Amino acid sequence: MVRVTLLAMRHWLLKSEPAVFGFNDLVRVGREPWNGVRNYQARNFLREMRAGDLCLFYHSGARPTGVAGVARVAREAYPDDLQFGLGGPYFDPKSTPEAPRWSMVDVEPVLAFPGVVTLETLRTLPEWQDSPLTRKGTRLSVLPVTPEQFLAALEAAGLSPEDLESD
DNA sequence: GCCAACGTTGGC
DNA sequence: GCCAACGTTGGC
Repeated sequence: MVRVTLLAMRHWLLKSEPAVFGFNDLVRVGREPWNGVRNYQARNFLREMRAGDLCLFYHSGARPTGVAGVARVAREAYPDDLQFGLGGPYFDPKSTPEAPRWSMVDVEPVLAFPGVVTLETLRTLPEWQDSPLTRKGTRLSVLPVTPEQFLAALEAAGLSPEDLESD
């Protein structure tokens, strides 16, 4: 039994376009490297993640936009292999295997929300008034979430922390 | 070190 | 498809 202790870990929000890779895709594959992050602030957050940290899986560029489920960090930061993919969209000529510039983590699905908790809903929650997500003009694709924000999102989905516990 | 140009993100 | 906001690049 894994007891989820919300205060003992950090929480995050990961954005993804469901037309490219949605929460259902994560459920289907079981585990996925979170690669392709090419923003330094987002990269630094990836590097702060610890195994077991819980992440809100956010659908951007979707109808509606919002949180579709909860994922868990399965492997802590390691070099993003796409930065060495010559000719690929995430190739970085300034990066070397000796000094990799970009990192990725592995994530796995924990729980799909019964319905998407929309951005519109999040904006109504007191806990979410001060977040890079709801602040205008912020485009961070990886951002920290407070335990209160995480809990509020869970509750808005009609769930409780007990729903995250697994054997 | 400044800053204009450009590319990207992401809501609508 | 539009466009506001932002990060990055590169000339100087």
